Amino acid sequence: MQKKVTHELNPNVSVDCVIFGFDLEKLTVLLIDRGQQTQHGPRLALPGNLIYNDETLDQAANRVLDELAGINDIYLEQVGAFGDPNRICKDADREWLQTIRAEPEARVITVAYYSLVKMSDYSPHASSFAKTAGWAPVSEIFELAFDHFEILQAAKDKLRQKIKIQPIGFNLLPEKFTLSQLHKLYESILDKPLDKRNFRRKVQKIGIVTALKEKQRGVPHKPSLLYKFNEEKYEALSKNGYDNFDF
Amino acid sequence: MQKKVTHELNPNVSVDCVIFGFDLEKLTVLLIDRGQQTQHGPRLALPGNLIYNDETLDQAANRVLDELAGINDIYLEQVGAFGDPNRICKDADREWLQTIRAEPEARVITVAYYSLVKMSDYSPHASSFAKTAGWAPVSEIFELAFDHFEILQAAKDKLRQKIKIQPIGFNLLPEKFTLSQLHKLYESILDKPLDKRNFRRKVQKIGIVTALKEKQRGVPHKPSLLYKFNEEKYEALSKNGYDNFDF
DNA sequence: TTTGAAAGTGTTAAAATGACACGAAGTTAA
DNA sequence: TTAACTTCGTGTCATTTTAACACTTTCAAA
Repeated sequence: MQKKVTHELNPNVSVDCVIFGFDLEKLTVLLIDRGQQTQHGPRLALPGNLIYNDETLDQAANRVLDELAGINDIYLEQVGAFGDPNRICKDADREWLQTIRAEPEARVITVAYYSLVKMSDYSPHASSFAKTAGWAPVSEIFELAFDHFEILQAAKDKLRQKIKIQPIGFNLLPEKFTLSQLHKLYESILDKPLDKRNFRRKVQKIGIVTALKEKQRGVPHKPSLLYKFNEEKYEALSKNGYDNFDF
Repeated sequence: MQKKVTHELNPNVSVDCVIFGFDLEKLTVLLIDRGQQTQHGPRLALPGNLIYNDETLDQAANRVLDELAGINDIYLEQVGAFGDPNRICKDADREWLQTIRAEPEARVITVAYYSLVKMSDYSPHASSFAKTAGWAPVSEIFELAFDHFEILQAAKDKLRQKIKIQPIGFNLLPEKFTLSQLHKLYESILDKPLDKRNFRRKVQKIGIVTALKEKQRGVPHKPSLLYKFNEEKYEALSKNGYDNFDF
């Protein structure tokens, strides 16, 4: 007898995605505006959806990203599962719930992911982008629908941990970037000021960036040298177990 | 209308627990022997069960620990969700599945936890202990039922990460312990040798242990001083954001 | 040509790390 | 009682890492 895991929505399990971007000044997240659907509670929410029974959780998360904004092949990491029985039990949520799932009375646990995208590739003006979605600075978010604020916090914590160990921050930057931009990126993720000279010294000593023969253009001050991520160097380092990216 | 999240098993979500212990020599895990129920595949599995619709995931994990061995008030941390559609689809598993759940054809995702227990409190000889469960050294486990080996690996990784940041290892030791035991604990979790003198120096400098006025007894060699975990000191450190427990 | 704004650069003191070996204190067996 | 065995417990030094700190340069815009 064949197991009947078919292409149907599973009413009990969803995925939610914390999509981080970096506008070259501060860390941002992609949020859905549920304004049209609900009068109650916070309008902003994380993008997410129920999973299908024949896809893995990672696939479900990738699907959500793809459906929302055509985002593919992106850095994706699981945050964890969130399953308070009351996480979406408020009456206020019911109307919204009905817009995305068949059984609004079901108990739903969600598996949260965070992803890192080059924001320039997915600006709200891009055609692929859902009209109801937009970037918001992480530091200016104080509430979200359901338990999504809690999920956002957990995602930030995970990201902060991870970036001390792996140089995943480059997923948030364009191919060419300045050391100041990298510096600000680390400051906004670690949420603390870092000494400019010490930061630059360590980045360059590790050798994780390569200087290009090209300068920033169009800035009203001394233009910075541009750099790119040195992937080969990173491969070599991680092969040797190097894991100190704590600036 | 009240949401009907009732006290029923949810057929789509389970929790599995990686229960770590330390026998004062090496790291161990508590495993279930499914020998009686299945002829196919590995006999050993992690303890786990479906969740009830009216309990949180944390509560479900605690319930599993309690039902299995009367384990309460224990260090518990989520590892993550595992949801490959085929993770328990093998025919070989079906008979076993029927012993723990109503719908063997359902697609089940599982939320994994790891917990740290003082092994002496939960020896296989304790009456509360399930007859089919037992401790196995982590280093000697190479396969488990379902995707449980993968879960075990993930739990080990999480534990290794975490112990570099928080001194959670004391949850695995008796109240009174020797520095050698602590040393071996860190070596088995980090899976690498640590220099004895450097390890002791750092532990004592941090001030995370307090020397007792009592020595080890009944050992056929020079007895060691006993120590206890200095909880107050740790509170003070973590209040100041100290998080370097990387030996 | 002056002003404004960010880029880019080096030193030093303090702390942390990593490598390394031997005498002391107990038990057990001869 | 003595010898043998096992683990306990300890300090130094060279190297590396960290943290703190300020001024000149370069470009665009006014």
